[in-house]
Amino acid sequence: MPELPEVETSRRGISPHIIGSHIIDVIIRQPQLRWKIPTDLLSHIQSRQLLSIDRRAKYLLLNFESGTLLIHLGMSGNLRICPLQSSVEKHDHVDFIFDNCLLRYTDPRRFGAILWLGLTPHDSKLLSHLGPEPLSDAFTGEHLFKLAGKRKIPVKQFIMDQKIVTGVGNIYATEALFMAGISPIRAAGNISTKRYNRLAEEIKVILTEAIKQGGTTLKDFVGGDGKPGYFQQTLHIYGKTGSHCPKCKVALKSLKLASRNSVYCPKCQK
DNA sequence: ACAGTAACCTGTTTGC
DNA sequence: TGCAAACAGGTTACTG
Repeated sequence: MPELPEVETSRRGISPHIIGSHIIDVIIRQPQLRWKIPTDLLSHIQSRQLLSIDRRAKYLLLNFESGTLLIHLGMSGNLRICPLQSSVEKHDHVDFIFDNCLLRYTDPRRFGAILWLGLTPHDSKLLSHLGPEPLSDAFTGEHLFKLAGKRKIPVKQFIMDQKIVTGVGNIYATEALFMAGISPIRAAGNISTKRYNRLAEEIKVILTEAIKQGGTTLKDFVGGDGKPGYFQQTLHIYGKTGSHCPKCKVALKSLKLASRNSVYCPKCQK
């Protein structure tokens, strides 16, 4: 499920229901996620007020008076608001119980994470090495060009590296490269500033549009308000290997990069 | 510094 | 139809 737009959609969906509320209890049914959920988590946030929810890259940062709780949705996680005493399904691993509702974390593959970062969250190893936010002014074609240097790594892997720019996952990397007309296997160090400007622009456009549409619904992703995302209807080539390129009608091809499927148009992307 | 791969999990799709 | 392999939105950690 979650690339940046899905995480942002979750943030916006859950925020109005729980910001300002206090944590009553935390129920951990399955502590074994990517890393074990700290056993003393409740002691950090019990009776504490949730002040705000930020997003950095694909991490959600729940800011309490006492410090920051990090939540990552991994490949298959989702967060949603439920009434108190909602019945529990398989993979509903954690409930954060507030005064009037609960925030439920569900994650079949358990690639996500729930960690306590305390009062200096940005010193955390997970956050301190991240590149710029793609929708910020710090993210530009110049930035990409500069970091690319002479690197030989395929550009698709380059823009999916969270140290280069955050929040661009397989779907949006595929789409942005298509829109910019750049082959996913072109060496990162072999792309002009001009083409990187175009790529940075396309990344911004696509992410902005995807957020506007509530994220991409794959499998059973729903935003924090339970509504599905509609961006999938807008995808141009992701998941469409073999069908006609929307620009030139040539059959779309795909290849593996770092064991991730990469769809591209052999004619439009050079 | 860089590039490539294995690893963490379960559910669904694909292929024989 | 049945079963096993392949594959899926992410990221770290390890290897050479």
